[in-house]
Amino acid sequence: MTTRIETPDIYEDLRVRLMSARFAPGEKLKPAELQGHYGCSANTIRDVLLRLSKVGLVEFEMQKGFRASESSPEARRDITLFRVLLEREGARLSMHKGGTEWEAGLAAAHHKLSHIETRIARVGDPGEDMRLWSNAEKEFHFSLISACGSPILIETYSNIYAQFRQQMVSQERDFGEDYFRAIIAEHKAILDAALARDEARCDAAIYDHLKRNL
Amino acid sequence: MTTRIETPDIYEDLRVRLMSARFAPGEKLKPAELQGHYGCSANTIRDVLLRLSKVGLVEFEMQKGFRASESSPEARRDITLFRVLLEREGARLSMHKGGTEWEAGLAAAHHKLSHIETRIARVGDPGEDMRLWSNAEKEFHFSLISACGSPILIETYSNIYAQFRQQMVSQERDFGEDYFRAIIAEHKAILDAALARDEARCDAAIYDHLKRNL
DNA sequence: AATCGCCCAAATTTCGAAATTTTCTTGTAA
DNA sequence: TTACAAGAAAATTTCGAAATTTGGGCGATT
Repeated sequence: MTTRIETPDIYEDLRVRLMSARFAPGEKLKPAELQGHYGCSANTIRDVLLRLSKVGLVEFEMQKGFRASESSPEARRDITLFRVLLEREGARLSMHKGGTEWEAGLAAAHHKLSHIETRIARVGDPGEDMRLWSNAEKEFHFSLISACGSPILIETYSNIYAQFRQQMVSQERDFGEDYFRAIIAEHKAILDAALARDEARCDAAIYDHLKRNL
Repeated sequence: MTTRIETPDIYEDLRVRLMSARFAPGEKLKPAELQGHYGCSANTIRDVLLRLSKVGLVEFEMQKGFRASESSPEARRDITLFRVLLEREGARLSMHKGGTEWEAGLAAAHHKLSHIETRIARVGDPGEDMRLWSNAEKEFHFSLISACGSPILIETYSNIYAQFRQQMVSQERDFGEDYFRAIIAEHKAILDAALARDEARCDAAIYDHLKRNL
């Protein structure tokens, strides 16, 4: 028998699995089935899935249950463009309002990210560092918009970022040497533009970073 | 004893009550209490509240339950600015992609809205027409962004629009003659700019329409 | 062969109660 | 008086089962 698992852990586990493409896009998520893996009642799973639908990782329809979010070229394009909109606005506002602490935080986040990316680019394969990179990348982008002063923008960006990841991991792409070399340059470009408070350049850098997903 | 009420009706009723400031901002929403009004179990209420938290009308915290969204000058400002961002982008995209059907729909929505607003402005008091106006106003703004081609933008705007309403109804303001005269001109300005496909003018018109809430 | 209707199986929702956690109250000690 | 602790009350979460709804299969009718 599986040991009792805390509900927050169930939420976290399902969230990670959804963002790692461990469920096929559009796959049905039946509480009664998932119940077994976690040793809890089906209602607890239902509860967790309802909360995940708020983030957009799960689609819910009355009397139809839950499924992992659908994936399509159109959906990926839609999410990417929306992410560009939010990240540009968040960066723009941060450049206006952000002080030294913001700059320091952004520089620090980029330093960590850069360190990991360089190591991966050297080896040519993410491997073990994939999780580290994943966290660092997220930290960098959130740091960029962190001084925008708009809780709603940050929360919405947070949801969109999760959906973006969910859509992209299911996409097969070679995370080879070239990929990370390109990424490194793109993150650097965003950092430089942001610290220089150059809005137009920052807009362009954000777009350039994400345009491969369009 | 209260008669059995369908769950979708409970959702709808609570949604309307939340958007009509029938709950004080930050007020606790206890399933066990609301249960009585609807003649259903507390779990059904919990279910409905979880779904309303996705829209942002209700705040949920693990082990702490639900409450009506908080209201503050900062929150209203935040929501308003975010709404401006989304509506501008939606309108911009619609002006690019929208065809004759979009123009026709927008003109029609404005015509209906204008008709109601003129009547209210004549009398000087919304009264009975408040609900009609409410729907027509919503239709107009959604029509404006309807051709943007981004489901995510529309859904997010939908949530923000609901939150905006929720925040503003709790604000006391005189919906007098002057108010509606101003609103009429603002809606007209948005319509004209959109049909002229004048982005800068449309941006300005949207801002002017909402700036009183900043 | 195609369509409709009925019935069965599976899935979802709803329920009432038990278990857990939080919050409030009261009492005790510093 | 303040701070802390223990206990009681209230609220939230979880559970297992019953009730409802959906989806599919099968057979009859056109």
